[in-house]
Amino acid sequence: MPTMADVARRAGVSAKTVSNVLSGYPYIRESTRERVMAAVDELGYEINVTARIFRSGRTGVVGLAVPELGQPYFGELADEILEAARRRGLHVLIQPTGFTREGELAALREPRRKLVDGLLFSPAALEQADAHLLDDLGYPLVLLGEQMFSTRVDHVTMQNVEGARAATDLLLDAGRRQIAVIGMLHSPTAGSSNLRFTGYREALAARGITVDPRLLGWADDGWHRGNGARAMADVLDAGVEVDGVVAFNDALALGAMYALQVRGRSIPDDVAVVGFDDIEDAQYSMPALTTVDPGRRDIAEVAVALLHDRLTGAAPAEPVLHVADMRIVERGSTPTRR
Amino acid sequence: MPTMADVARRAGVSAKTVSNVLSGYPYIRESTRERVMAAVDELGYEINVTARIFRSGRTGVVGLAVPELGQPYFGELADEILEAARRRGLHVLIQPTGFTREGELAALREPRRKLVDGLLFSPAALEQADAHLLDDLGYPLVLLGEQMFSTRVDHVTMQNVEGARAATDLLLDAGRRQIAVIGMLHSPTAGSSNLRFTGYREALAARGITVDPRLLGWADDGWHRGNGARAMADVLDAGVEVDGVVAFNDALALGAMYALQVRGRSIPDDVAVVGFDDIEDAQYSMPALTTVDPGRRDIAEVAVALLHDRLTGAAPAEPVLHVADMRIVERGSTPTRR
DNA sequence: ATGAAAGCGCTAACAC
DNA sequence: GTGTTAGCGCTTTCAT
Repeated sequence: MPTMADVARRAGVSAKTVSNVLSGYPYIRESTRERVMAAVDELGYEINVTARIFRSGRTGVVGLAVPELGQPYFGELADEILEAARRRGLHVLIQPTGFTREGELAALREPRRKLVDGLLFSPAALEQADAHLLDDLGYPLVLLGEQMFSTRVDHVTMQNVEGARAATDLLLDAGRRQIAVIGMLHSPTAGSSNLRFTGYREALAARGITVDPRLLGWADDGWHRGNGARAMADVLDAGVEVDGVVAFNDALALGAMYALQVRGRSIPDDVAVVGFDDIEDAQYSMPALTTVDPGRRDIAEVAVALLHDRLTGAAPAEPVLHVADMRIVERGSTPTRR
Repeated sequence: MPTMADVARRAGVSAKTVSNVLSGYPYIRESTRERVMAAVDELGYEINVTARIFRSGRTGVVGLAVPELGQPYFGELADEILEAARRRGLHVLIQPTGFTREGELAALREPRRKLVDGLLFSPAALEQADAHLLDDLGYPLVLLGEQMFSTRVDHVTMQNVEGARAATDLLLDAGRRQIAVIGMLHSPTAGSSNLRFTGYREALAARGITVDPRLLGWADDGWHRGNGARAMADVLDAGVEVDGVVAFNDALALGAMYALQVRGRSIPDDVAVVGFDDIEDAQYSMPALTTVDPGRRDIAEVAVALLHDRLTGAAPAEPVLHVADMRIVERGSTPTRR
């Protein structure tokens, strides 16, 4: 394998000049650049990225710590993030944390070993009480989601309360009053579940309706379809009438629709359903799912841009908090509005 | 940041001994190991992975080139591969190729730059005619899927023909004779589409049935749900009776079910549907989808093990071809067998 | 079972 | 605009 010194010899220049050419250093005579590139081609030279990384201390790789890619929200988010990174010449090392504390702590340690320059971190197991773990990490970190907050790190998140309130309002506007919630968690974390429940509660309160505990569907084992179906079945089994459902993500909503239809409920006539996330599947369910688009593409783009700016020193001194705009996407699972 | 020399000084040993301890070299006196580990803890030392990589020439990172993670099959496959790699102490750099030739060629070039030690490659745009591109790459490559074949590289794949034949037989056994196919491609590649069509054709031929071209649903724009719905609608619009559907993946099948139900067909009574892949969604559709489980977990495990063995020199000299076993998972979209 | 010396291939810092 | 020098922090090689 030829090295930079071989290229330099062949081109009749120094290794540093070859390095300059290959790094895009601008002040180089055109004739020199051409000579160097010709030598590169003739030798079939490919730069040894590991030597460059070692010497420069920058890998050009950022970590992405998410619970799991099989969940459509994270799979689609990962695609958006990989694309945003690619456009900036960054590679991404994905570390699925499996919803575990150890997995997330391991992801936080990784950049210290210098394999990645910074981290995009979507916590699911760590809690608000662990926020101090994000201080003085020694590398740039961008927090995603709403599991924890810190005034000391960059954070990109979504309008959880507003989204859930808008979803609930949509059902209330359609005259629904027995609105179940799917996706409650017993654990007292500051995560999406609590925020989305707050939106639900606020929407009801604004119309003077109190929360009926029999309408709360619990999904402590994860926001998968199966748990959505189970939680919906639990609510129906409790014997309470239901004419609307706010699910805390689309997978839960699709599972809930399944449970409703198995029990002979018609959607949206008997029960109207709203999800959260706008995953691709939401377009093709039967009926298609009305849902909250949390602005996923914007989240990916802003998060990567922010991390990139931190790495290049282009970001502001103060930590940035970016909240993407949500919007409701109306489809067949809710009645058409007049 | 402390270096290995700092740890060595503190522990009263040489840098090499520290290196030996941290690399798991077995022949080290227990007392020495303890002294070294104590020094590591006291200094809060973390090894500089980039220096290790640079010197050793091995990154411990393998590339995974797949079309996109948003497609559930690839998202779930990626999770399985990441887990199999994690168990072996390997990191994975995912490179979505976006179904493009350039994306796939870029992925093939990446290991030459030494950022990854080897590559797991699931081609979608390259074709059989490009197989020579896989020769003499200078790094270990494991091919996934059936887009291209080569006798010169390791290959892990699935029983495409057998799976599609079994899916078709299941419908034939149920008395269905007007069986549509969803997922035909016009491009003459050696991919899954052609193999699965072969299985379909063989199953029909075994019963003396010829293929009716009006029953072929084309999905050249990708195997997404929307295209499955569109292809199914095209077949129905052609005015031919349909009592069964073999879809070449689950997303197409779910889209086809949507189109069938929109047009008032009952599943499985009017039309029975079988998919391919056994993605998680297949369990929660309405009705739940009968599908071919291609052995995805086995594919991930074997592919990573094979690449790992190549990197450590433990693999056999000859290229390995591993074909995972398929099995049919019967659910509500096909009639119950007596 | 441990140590000493060498050097991987590149870029930072500075010289000219 | 380009060259010189030095050295990043580890592992390899070889010695003991």
